[in-house]
Order: sequence, then structure tokens, then C-alpha cells
Amino acid sequence: MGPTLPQEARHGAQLADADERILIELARRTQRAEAGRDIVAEGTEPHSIILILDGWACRYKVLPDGKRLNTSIFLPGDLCEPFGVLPRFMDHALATLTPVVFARIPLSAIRRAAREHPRIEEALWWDLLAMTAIEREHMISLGRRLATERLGHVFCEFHLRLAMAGRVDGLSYDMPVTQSALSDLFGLSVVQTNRSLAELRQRGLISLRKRRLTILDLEGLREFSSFDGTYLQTAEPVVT
Amino acid sequence: MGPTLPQEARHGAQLADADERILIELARRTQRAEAGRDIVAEGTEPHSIILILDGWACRYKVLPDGKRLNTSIFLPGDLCEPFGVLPRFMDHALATLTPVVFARIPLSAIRRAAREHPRIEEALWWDLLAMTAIEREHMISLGRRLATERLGHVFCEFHLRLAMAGRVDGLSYDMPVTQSALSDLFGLSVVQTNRSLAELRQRGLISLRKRRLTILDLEGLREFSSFDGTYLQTAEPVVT
DNA sequence: TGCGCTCATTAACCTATGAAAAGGCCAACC
DNA sequence: GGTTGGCCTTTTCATAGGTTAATGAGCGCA
Repeated sequence: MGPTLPQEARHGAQLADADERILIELARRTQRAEAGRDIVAEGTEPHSIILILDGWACRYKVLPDGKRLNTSIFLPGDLCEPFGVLPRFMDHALATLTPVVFARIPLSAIRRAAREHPRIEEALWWDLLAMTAIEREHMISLGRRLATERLGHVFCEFHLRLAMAGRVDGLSYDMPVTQSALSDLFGLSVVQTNRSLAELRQRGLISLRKRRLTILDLEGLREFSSFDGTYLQTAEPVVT
Repeated sequence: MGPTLPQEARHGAQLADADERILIELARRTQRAEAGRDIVAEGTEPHSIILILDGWACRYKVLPDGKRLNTSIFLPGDLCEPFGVLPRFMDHALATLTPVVFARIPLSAIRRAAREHPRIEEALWWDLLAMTAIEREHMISLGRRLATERLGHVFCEFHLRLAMAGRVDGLSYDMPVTQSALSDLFGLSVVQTNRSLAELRQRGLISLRKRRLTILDLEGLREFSSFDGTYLQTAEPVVT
């Protein structure tokens, strides 16, 4: 699978082929960035939204004392910054976690496409809904789950999201991010992340070698981390 | 200030009087709920969005083991569930923290108003942006701030938000919620919330008696909790 | 082959927070 | 005016996770 194949660009929302083609057309001019680069910096006023075609990215914020939190993870096919329909200053930044191929879609083009193609407008809305549901679940992890549970939960989530994008092989998938990135996702120290991964391995729930994650016991992992994937299953939109 | 006065209904977004009147008109039929009641339950499919006219409310989720997290707090004048433009099943619930006066605005009416009055559509977008910025900052608290800092930070936030709604008296405001509600906001135990409040008091940063909060040292509290309110100051929207 | 980098792993010790339990305050109610 | 119940407060003890530091594994590169 070449990283820039147009079919990679489809995301969670359901789109008729014709509409999907319009989006793909908008994302034709792609860019690349190495790992660890800002795609959109904090405090700037973006005029495009970003479509990730390949690689992993994240939204993040940094505290005055240097502590960092990755508030969201974006996977191949994800649309970042869906709020971009209005320009405004970024209260956070968007950065790559791995080498990334992405497209910048101008707000004006998005707005026009949404106006002219109601299914696209709906797809954008559903993408937004899905992202906020994911962020809410992330808040639950931060507030009320133990480190091991946070990791187990997100591994289940990645599995579902990557499966929707056709990027899993059974119960295995590439998770090309560093343990430090996972730590910043969950507000943990790297040491604790490492300890918790060890525990998940020792419980026979996962295997993680060379940035490839395999869920050894899907039911067990879901049970262990109280994962209920319904928050990801945005039903088919209804036109009203 | 009577709780149902129409001017209470204005929220953060900037609206011309004429547009504001339309929103107020939509919110004319109000309802009441006691403290601790669900306004919108998890798993239901809402057909209206909720405008809080008086009292405090929250979004929350509950884990299988009974642990609860309040993911957002809604203050008088706040519009909850701004994603309601599309109907879908709720992945969380909306509940009152105090007795609340609110209005249910049908999605169809919102959609019509947005279509016919561009400024209203923009105001809805800006409301959405502000809410997500607030939630992102909440994630930072959950992930990377100590209990005392979380509390100090949210007290600064409440102060700004209530000031925008004309509900502060200098550096004092009513905070009619229980310590247990604050604990569920930050994933803390009630004991730790209490301990942390004691520390903020002892440092001379706040006073809190009879559900009335006074910030004794605004600069000190902001410094202590790394509060930077720019995430709340959504600038005037630009029509493009 | 060996240097130098980044990342993963482990250990020792320390701290913030959780859990359980008990008492205090206050307002509503009988 | 005493009782009841909700909330706040404080204490004690247990633990998840932070911090620091040292080691190891893998890999590009001279």
C-alpha cells in the first residue's frame, strides 16, 4: 500500500463514491513532514484543515513548566482540526509523531464542498462527532483509569480505528510511536508507561515488539480496560 | 436578577441584538429540574439542544465500576450539546448539579435559525470552539496538573466565564456545587479535594464559605495554577 | 568494528493521592 | 429543641505513580 494512494484518504464517515472523490480531489497536493515537527503551531491562524494520509500525528499543548500533553492522536485517514470552518487562533498545536504524509485543504474549498454537497457536510459533522467522542473517552482515561487501563483502552481503540482504515492484520497493527509519546498522551512518566506495558505483557494481554502491537486476548483486554467501543460506532447519518 | 430574565440567555458569542432576540425567542418555553437529575440521558437520541438559563449543569460519564467523571461544567447562559445539529445517540449524559432552569431548543428550529441568520450560525460555531477549548484545557488539568492546581485553574476559569455572564461580584461568585461534584470533575477523591481546598485557603489564594468563592489574590492564583485565559477569549468572528 | 545516538528497561526512593473511618456543622423537619 | 441527613473536615494507613539514575538494546555511520 503506497502511502499516498487516494483510497487511503477515506475516513470514518460514510460517503458515496462520488462525494468521496470530491474530497480526494481536494487532497491531491500532498506534503511530507519528518517525525516530531509541528504541522500547525500554537497561536497561528490556520486557513486549512489537515488530512493525514500516512503516519501518526497529534494535537498537543505544553505547560509553562515544560510538561506536555497530547490531547488527541490522529491516524492515517483522519481529518484534524475539523473546527477549521471558521478561522481562529490555535489554542494548541498539531504535530507529527512519525514521518507523515498529509494534505492541507483550504477552508474555502471545504466550505464550498460542504455547501454544494450535503453528504460531505454531513460527513464532516460526523467526523467531528466521532472525534469529540474519542476525546471524551480520553478524558475518562485521564481522570478515572489506572495507567495499565489507559494503555489497554487505547490499544483497543487504535485497533478499531485502524481496522476502519484497513490498517490492521487481524489483531496486530503497527504502532509507530515512542513510549514517550504514549506517556504524553496519558500524563504519565515514561517509566510508569514502561512498567504498565510490562504488566499488560505479563498478563498475556498484549505483545509489543519493534513498534508492532498484537492483542493476544481481545476479550480479556477489553474487559481489563473497560473498553466499550460503541462511542466509535457513529451510525449512518440521517438526513432531516 | 430573576433566573428567567431573557438577557440571561446571552452567551459568550457576540450577537447583534436582533439575532440575539431570535435565540431568546426560541428559548421562551423553559423547564425546571432539581439538583442531581439527568436532563438528557446516555444512550438516548436527543432532538433538541439545551440552553441553561439558571443553575449549574454538567456532562458526565460513568464507568462500569461506578466511578464517575464530569467532563464539562455548564454555567448559566451556556449552550450544551452544541453538536446537536445532527441527531445521534448520546455517548454521555447531561445532568443538573443544582436546581436548574433551562430551555430545550428543537434541532429543527436551530437549524432553521442558523440557515436564515448567518450571524447565528457563526455564534453557534464560536460557542462550539469555546467549549472545545475549555475541554482541552480540562484535559491538561486531568493529565498534567496537581489537585491544587486543577482547582485553582478552574476557579480562575469560572471567574472569567461567570464574568462574561455578568454573574460575578468583583472577585467573588457563587459556586453552588458540592465538593463531590468538583471531585468528579477532576477525577479526585472527595478527601483529596477537601485537602486541596484547605491548601489553597492556607496559601491565602481563595476563600470558600457557604458555596461562595472569593479569589483573594488573582495574580497569585493564576500564577500558582498556570492559568492563561486566552483560550476563553474567542475573538470576534470574521465573515469570509 | 567501534562510536554515538535514541529508545527501552530496571531499580531505589519519594510524594501525591486513594480508601476507610469518624466526628463536626448546619439546615430541615417533627 | 431535639433528631435526621447531607455535606465538610480531619486522621491514619496503603498505593499508584513520579523522579533520578544507571544499564541495555538496536541502529546508522565512520
